[in-house]
Amino acid sequence: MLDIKILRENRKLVEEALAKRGSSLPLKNFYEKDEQRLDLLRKVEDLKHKRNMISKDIGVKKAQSEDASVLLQEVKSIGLEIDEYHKTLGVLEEELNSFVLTIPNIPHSSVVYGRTSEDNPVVKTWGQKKEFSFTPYVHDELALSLDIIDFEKGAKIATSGFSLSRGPGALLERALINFFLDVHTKEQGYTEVCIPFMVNGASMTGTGQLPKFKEDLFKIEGEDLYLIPTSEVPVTNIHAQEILEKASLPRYYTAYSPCFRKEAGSYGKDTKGLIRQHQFNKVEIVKLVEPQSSYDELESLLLDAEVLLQRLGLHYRVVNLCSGDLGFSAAKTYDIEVWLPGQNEYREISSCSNFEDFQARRAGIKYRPSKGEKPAFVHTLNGSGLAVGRTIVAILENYQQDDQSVVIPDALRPYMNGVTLLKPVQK
RNA sequence: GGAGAGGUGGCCGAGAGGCUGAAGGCAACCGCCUGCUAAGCGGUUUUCGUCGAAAGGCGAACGUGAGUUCGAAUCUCACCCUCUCCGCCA
Repeated sequence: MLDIKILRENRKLVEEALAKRGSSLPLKNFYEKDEQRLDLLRKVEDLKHKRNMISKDIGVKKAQSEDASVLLQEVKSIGLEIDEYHKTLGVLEEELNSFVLTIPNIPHSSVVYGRTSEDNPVVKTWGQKKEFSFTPYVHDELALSLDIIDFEKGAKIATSGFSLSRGPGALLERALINFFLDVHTKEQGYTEVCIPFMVNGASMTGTGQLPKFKEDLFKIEGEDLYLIPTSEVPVTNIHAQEILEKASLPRYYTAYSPCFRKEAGSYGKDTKGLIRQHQFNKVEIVKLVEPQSSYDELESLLLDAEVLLQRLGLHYRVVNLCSGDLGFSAAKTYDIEVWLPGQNEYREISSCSNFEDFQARRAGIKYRPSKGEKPAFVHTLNGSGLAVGRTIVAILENYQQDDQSVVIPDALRPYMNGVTLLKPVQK
């Protein structure tokens, strides 16, 4: 959520930001209503002040058993007036609030103008594309040959868009989760948290999934509960409605969770394989930091995610999302795109964002800059470290051999119970 | 699921229609005092909104929302949450 004061005082900035994102919102309407609201508010507060004064007098008179009937008359009519204004004010406030919740964040100055993912500038590259003496297979074919992932069973148990992993495949999943968490907690200073996989509507609003992206969430029928689309939601909301000690910042958290997404807007995209599923595992890293350091923290958060791919020996590039590709809540996002030789393209495997105070304002996460000073909003950041399903895709496609066997990367071996090679299974 | 108790400031805890943003204590901070420390004495310390250049003024907040009343932390209703006991259960 944007600061309503910035909206008021810096209309041009907001309009330019919206235009850069390629979205337009009826701001004119907002300004008119906001003015009306302030007008009414002042009136109501004046009247309340009057009423408070007279009420006090009534109390005094009654205590001295004097006649207060004149004052009672007067205050009663003030009350009626307040009621009337109050009603309109309530309606206005609700309209304005729900509108402000639908305005996206203002892109950071380092975000370039662009319309689609085609326009995202590449900011760095690590490693290089692996050469194969044969035409590399796509991961879903490999997974079938290795018998480690079963899409049909997933569809049978749930519906299409779900899968299950089996044997060394399930082990690989668990190994990656542990490897990621170990690096984050032992080497990078993150505190591991094990969080609820469902959250309430307030939490979803806090991080920006609601109200705009309802159609992408799985909701529990009859409850104010949603399956989380990423552990960013429960983790960022750990400190919702709190004022944190400055000394406790920055706070680094990491969490594993399954993620549930309807992918409502992506029907027909990536229908085969593990790339786009309704449920996938992910390890997330989250930071709550002081505003002045948040862009440095974004760079280091990005590195914390990159290291994982480097250890796994997977070639990737990093892109800086252009204005048109930027997510609703983010001010700046780096996507890490891993090379997939089977598909012959780069695919997003991690998304690292600085939300500045956008989420903090929605969720009410503050800190005290110094003694006696007013509380200020923290900046929140998060990134995948990493998406497990897509990492499996990358390992299968990059470490495949001509007989369709797949070599387990060295970094994962300590977690693989002695398994060093996945072999095709005769059926 | 059944029965009961309860939700007040950073924490503990009083208040049971008006002078209560809230006694008292703890904690923190600032003075004073004191070989050091501790103790003691005096003072300060919630948040949001609004007006203001600022000082400050005003409005709001005692789980949430609605109601009664001139006036609600205090009365009424609904909801949420926490705890205890019983049942069930990983």
